[in-house]
Amino acid sequence: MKKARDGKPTINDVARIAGVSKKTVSRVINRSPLLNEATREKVEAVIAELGYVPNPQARALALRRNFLIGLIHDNPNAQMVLGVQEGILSAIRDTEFALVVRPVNRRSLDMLDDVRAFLEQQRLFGVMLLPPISENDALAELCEDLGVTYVRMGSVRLDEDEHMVASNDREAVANAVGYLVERGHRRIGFVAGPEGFRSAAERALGYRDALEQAGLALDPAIMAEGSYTFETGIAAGEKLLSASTPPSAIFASNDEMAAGVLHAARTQGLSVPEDLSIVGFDDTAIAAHIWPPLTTVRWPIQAMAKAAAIKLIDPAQARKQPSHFLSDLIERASVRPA
Amino acid sequence: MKKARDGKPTINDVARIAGVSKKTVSRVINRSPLLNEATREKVEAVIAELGYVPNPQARALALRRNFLIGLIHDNPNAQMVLGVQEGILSAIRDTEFALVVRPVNRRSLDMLDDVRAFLEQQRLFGVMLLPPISENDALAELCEDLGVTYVRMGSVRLDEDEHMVASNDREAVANAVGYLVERGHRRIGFVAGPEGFRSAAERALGYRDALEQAGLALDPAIMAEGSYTFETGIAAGEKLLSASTPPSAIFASNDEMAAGVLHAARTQGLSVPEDLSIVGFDDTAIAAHIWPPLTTVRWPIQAMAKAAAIKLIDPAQARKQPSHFLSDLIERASVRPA
DNA sequence: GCGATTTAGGTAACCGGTGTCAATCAGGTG
DNA sequence: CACCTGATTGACACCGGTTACCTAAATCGC
Repeated sequence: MKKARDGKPTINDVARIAGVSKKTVSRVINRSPLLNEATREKVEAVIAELGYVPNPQARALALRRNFLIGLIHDNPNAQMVLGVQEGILSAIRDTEFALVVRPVNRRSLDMLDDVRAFLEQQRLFGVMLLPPISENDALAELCEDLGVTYVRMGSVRLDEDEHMVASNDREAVANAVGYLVERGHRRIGFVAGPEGFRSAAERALGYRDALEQAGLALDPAIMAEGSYTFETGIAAGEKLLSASTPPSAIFASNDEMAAGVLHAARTQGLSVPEDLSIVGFDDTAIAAHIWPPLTTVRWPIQAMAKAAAIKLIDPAQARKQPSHFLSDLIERASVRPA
Repeated sequence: MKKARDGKPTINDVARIAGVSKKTVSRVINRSPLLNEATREKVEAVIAELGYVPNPQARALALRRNFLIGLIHDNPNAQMVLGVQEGILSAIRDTEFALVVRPVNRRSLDMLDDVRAFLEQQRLFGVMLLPPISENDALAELCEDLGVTYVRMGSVRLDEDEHMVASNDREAVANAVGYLVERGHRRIGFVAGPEGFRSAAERALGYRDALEQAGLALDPAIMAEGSYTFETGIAAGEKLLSASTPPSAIFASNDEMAAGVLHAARTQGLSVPEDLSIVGFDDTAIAAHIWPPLTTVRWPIQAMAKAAAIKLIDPAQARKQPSHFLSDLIERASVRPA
């Protein structure tokens, strides 16, 4: 009689033992204000005694909403994804929400159908979209259509504040390049990210801004494009360093390419930072673990992810969350005055 | 009359429109064999027309089990965690399962309570435990008690085959050190991982095995311990290289420490691999992106995670999944014959 | 040709919560 | 003392599926 069969205690067990209706137990769980203090205590005692925990599936069914938030990403950068996961977790800690992850393949043709099937099947409360797929407007529309609230992370304002959290890559790069200018560099090379990535475009704009600000001319001979990989970084480095007037400093649009540039410089007998200064972007593990440690731009991934998650789950707090975040320049040892 | 209010179509809508009972629709969804072909087709047509997808929460409630599998980890290595996530995803793709992640803090005193609360609240179908916390037997017991099936990943046999998937770190390290011996190295240093980590202990045993096999004596002067971080790798490298007879090769128990050793060597004016050969473990991104690229041991994380996930969700396939996996030595450029 | 099976499908209860609305009870009012 | 008001609480239907059980028609053996 103490409790049903084998399973966990249910609201019915609590109600029976406490001698109240299940609705009253429900009120206790949900902290309903119109409830006698004595009753509340009595029920809470039974809950504690039984170790009762409400069944989330039943709750989800009755409330017609669940407590799962999804993270959809297609990301080459493990550190970033994990940083986001931790940011989200810090927002949902001590709530009943849980985090469901769903890696997808950006290049796959049926990526959209894939995501649609996922959303329809799981009926998540909301989802977070990570770059680069967060830049895909069709995906955001899909969420809208399916009635799934979403928040996009990006390197620039992608959507209404309510649906977005962004770093300001353009400004961050402009600052980083400006930092090189301040140290006397006049010939600063640039390694761009792949075409089609919004972040790559923003970073390129930041580079232009800084040169313009410093009164320096753009020179295609010391600009190259890579695809955010170590190998393309090497190739870009080789190109830039073999220019007739090679640069004294190079800004690479991410750390992996910066590591590639470093590698290319070393291969050509140059030492860093004596002969060449290098600045990267992202502050991944690589940045701190290569030699010399890389001066780079760190964007506050965790804080952004946390803010995004709060926007998703807590309407009361949502408006108070910032939508824009500033990145910091992390000074290490790969830069020296010209 | 076509369908209820605003929401998605439900099984009732399908039943009404198809002119059958909801139970029959349920049979169609669950591919019940005792069912007339014509009826099945009729119902399937309505399902397709309405775009009906069963509500997972209702299903979970009725079935008394859900389709969420959890990944519990406390991991310093982003690449590994992400590799595991992808392995799991490849196993659950095209099933109705989804992946819930839950980072925890190993050092936190209430880690166990934290996990307990998580499991009780979410009522997951099963969980996967990643190293290093997978080595915690109390955690496995907790899962057992709570009736949550689990699978542990580890560097050695931790549990019954049913609950475990393991690499063989001891053998992998013995092979890697043997590889150095084959290349004529007779004085091989070792950087151990932190005490308390099973993987660290296994790797140390592999080192001993290899030396014994080669008839070489253990020399504490060229052995050090680190905590799997770059900085402790530097310290270990400094110690080993300042031995009265320094080693001609060093095996480090993970790539970060290997990168630290590399750094220490460089600081002392040694070149790698000319003056010192280095081998790491894990094959993280760092290994390929430092200079020289690091020869290291790669363990098949994704395959292991996939096998583990299948053990969790598919009892029919579970027995056929391997429980032990072999690691490969990835030859790069940080080793040269003595 | 008739009872015994088999087959196809329906009915009602239930999984464990929540919403709605009415019932009960105490105290205050005229 | 009858009536009204606000605070508590319970009864009951419902969320969208599934299980257990039952019925009716079709098939079968002899």
